[in-house]
Amino acid sequence: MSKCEQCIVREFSSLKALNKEELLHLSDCKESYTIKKGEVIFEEGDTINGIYCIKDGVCKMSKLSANGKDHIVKLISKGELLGQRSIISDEPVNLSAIALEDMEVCFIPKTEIMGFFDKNNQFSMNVMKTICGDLKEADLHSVNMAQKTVKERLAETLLYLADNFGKNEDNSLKVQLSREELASMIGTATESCIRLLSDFNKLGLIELAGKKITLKEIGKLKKMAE
Amino acid sequence: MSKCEQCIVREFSSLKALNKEELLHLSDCKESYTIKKGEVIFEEGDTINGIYCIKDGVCKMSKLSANGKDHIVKLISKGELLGQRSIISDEPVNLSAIALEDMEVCFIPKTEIMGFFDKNNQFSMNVMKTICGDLKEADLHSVNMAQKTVKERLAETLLYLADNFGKNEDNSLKVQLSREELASMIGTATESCIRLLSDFNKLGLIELAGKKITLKEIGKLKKMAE
DNA sequence: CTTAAAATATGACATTTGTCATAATAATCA
DNA sequence: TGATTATTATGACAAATGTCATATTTTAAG
Repeated sequence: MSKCEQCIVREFSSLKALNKEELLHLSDCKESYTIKKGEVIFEEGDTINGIYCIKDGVCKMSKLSANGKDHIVKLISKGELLGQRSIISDEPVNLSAIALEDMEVCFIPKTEIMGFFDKNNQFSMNVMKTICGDLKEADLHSVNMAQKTVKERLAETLLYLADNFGKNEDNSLKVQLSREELASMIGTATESCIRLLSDFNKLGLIELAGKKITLKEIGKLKKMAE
Repeated sequence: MSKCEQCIVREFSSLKALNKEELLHLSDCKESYTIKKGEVIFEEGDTINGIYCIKDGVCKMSKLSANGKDHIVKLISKGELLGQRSIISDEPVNLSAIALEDMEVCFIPKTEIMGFFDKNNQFSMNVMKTICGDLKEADLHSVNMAQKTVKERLAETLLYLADNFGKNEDNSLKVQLSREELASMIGTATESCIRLLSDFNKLGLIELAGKKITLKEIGKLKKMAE
């Protein structure tokens, strides 16, 4: 079992506030998992008894809408914690987490986290700040969903993917989403998404090669996303 | 200046965790304001140096979208705290707050709040739970915005107004929004909103009398909102 | 490698929604 | 009160988006 003290991603999360003693204790009670692409970490409605620290890989956080379609609310990657909201609210999770690529995650039991809340004020403040950041993002997101056209949302989402999840050596987007997944991020029909991608391609804004998407005209895409 | 110790709305917010001593101190440093309908409490981008405790009245929380339209993200009423996110993140507010009716609010300075965070763990947990609740709501809201039709969103919003802000003696909705404001809550053009209200009216789902809206068929509206 | 299945792509068309024009009604103010 | 302005309402049309059908391409399986 690896030691939390030497874990680099810890430095990018609220866990950076923990001291040596707390880290040693954490190493003892955490559990490491490997999760294969497509596997479910937890599902909307599940009661989880701790939080997940993402060591590597990307997963999608989605919610089943009333009409039966899955909607991807956001993507989560290395260094972030999953399930904090559920633990704090003492409620089932409201989003499903599904791996988009092979992942490495650590599970930290609820009791451990609650102990940190009790004794480590800086940790509490870090978590609070993270959740406040999420809230700000979420509000912005719903305004965008409500006010922007599908075309604008697609442009915006492509830029979001490039900015937050990087590019391969050939400059194509690192996170590979199916057209259906991309459509469910921007909230539209798969066909509409495909059609707009084709348009962007013909306009030279992006380049399509199978599942690979390469952004060619960042500036124009930004203007298009408004 | 009224005493926080005897304030009833305090019991409905995170402030319920405060002890006698803290309440006395709070009474000394808080400031009470009366805000007239239409007045701005704070505006997107403002730096506020404390939080507002809503003693009475309702305000809208809105955000200017890229296309220049205001979007109402949510309504806030008696018993809720405004500006927590901004204080915790140490950032300007990301939403504007504008009174929909005459309001009574108390302003609590940031230093005071930060002191509570330091010394009163239950208060911190209360705030955290509130923000987690907001986050859950916000995620659900963006899924609804992305996946539901305008008609569904209108039905849903009418029910939300009835459930959360009550009815007058004549059974009409207590919060009176203009058609434009209602449209900006559901994310559509004012004309589309008016048209759909007319349709609902003709179908007998609601009754329109000037600005007053009365829900007649709650069950059918629920089914319509999905 | 071949075949079956899944994902992507495109056309045709219906539906939803936005926009602009204009009318009707309500609210405000001198 | 009467005049002015803002709000609500409705029609006509355009644009955006969804749906269904079907073709093409890619991927997976044997």
